[in-house]
Amino acid sequence: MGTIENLGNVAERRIERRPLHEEVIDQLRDRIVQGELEPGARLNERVLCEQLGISRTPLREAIKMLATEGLVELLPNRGAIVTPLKAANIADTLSVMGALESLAGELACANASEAEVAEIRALHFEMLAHHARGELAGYFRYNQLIHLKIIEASGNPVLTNTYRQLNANVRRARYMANLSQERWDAAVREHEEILAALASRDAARLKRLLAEHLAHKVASVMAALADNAAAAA
Amino acid sequence: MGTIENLGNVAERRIERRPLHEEVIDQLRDRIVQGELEPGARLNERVLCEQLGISRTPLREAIKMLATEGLVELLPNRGAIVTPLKAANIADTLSVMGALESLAGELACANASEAEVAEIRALHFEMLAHHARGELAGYFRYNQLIHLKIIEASGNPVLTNTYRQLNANVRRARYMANLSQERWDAAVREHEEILAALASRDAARLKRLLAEHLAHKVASVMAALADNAAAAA
DNA sequence: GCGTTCAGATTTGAATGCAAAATCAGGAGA
DNA sequence: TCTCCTGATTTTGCATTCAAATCTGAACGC
Repeated sequence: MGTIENLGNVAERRIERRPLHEEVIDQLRDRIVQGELEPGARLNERVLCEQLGISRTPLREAIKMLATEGLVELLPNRGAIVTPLKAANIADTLSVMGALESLAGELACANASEAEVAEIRALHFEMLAHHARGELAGYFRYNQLIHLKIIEASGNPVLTNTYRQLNANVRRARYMANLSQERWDAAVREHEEILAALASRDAARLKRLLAEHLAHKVASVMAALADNAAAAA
Repeated sequence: MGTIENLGNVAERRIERRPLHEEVIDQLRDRIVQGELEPGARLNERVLCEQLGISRTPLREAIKMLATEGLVELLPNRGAIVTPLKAANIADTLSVMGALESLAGELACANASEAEVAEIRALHFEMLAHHARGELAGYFRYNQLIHLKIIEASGNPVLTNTYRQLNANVRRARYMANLSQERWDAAVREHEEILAALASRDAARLKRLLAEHLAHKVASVMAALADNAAAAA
């Protein structure tokens, strides 16, 4: 007796029993990326412990991990704060992401399965739907998903992880973008071309398109950040 | 009273008082990169605590941070191991590093100060000295420094950090490289060209040279890993 | 002989406790 | 009123403790 029952229990536990620090890191990362925890905000251990219903040990582990991801900054003996958004840092990050996207484009043309291309096309149409309705949030979500899918289609997990990490940092600034209708329309057209290049496996063209697309994004974000700084002053 | 004395103490403490988890993470990272802690090796908390003379709390924090850096793997309820070296993973990492080096080359041509170029040249000569004496370890050290300096000369801190992190993972495999005299000589010649391109601020050429240099490195490492796998079997 | 099972030892996960540092509040003095 | 000091309070850093899971290995049944 007990063998089958035990197997059942093991399966259950697999699902329910996740390390606490993982749960916490996901929670905090979400809150930071969503902007609920604002850039520069202090992370008070006691408060967060109460909110999350855990002790300080796993919380502190999660904070340390977020620090190496770059989402929070550790101030020795003074706790941690959400990494402030600096225009220069965003620009630098986007620049690196551009290099990664270029590489991903090349690799994706060589390695992407037809199913992956089809999925990216599907996401593209979802994005078009949101664009047509003028739903910015939904548009952003699918835009993100498409870029991530292209990165994944490279078949290089290191590339994917690196990109993801950088992306988390940049996503916090997205609400600043406040893009104009013209820029929005242009971005959609660029995506059309990107999809076409990928579908036809034109690596050189895809690489160029991704680089240009990102350059426009950088310009847009930089302009928004400049406005923002001006408004704040 | 005490004002001046306190200022003195503060200054002293600044130097001596470094968070323990930082000390620990540096120690462990070194040991892992040096190969003292071998790929796949288990990290026993009790043992490491005794060796480092600390309690488990800062050790566990350091391990978590190394996990997000990718140097160790966390096995829930079963501790942590040094991330095993997989040929595919090394290849993927080098591929990403190549993209970063290309970008860094372009940026460095635009942004590097003359002092930085001079420093890279100086490091280059140091490297030549080690090459001339056939000192592999010294050669590797300066080789690394040169590449890092070029990355730094890009003036993009995000790029530098990302590269550093990936590099730590790859450095563990360097002792496998076991490069031939021919490849060694070729690498030195390539470095001559790289330096020349940087000094003349020829971004396109530098980018191409760095890409080629890295492609050769990938080939060399892959060959070594294949040999190694064959020897192990 | 071989696989199972189960108690004891180890090891990890998380909570709690304690000391040092930083922050805050209030008051003395210029 | 402002500045500087001082002591209380809070907060962080690290150690210790407790609980739960894993590992070990020997007895047991097949």
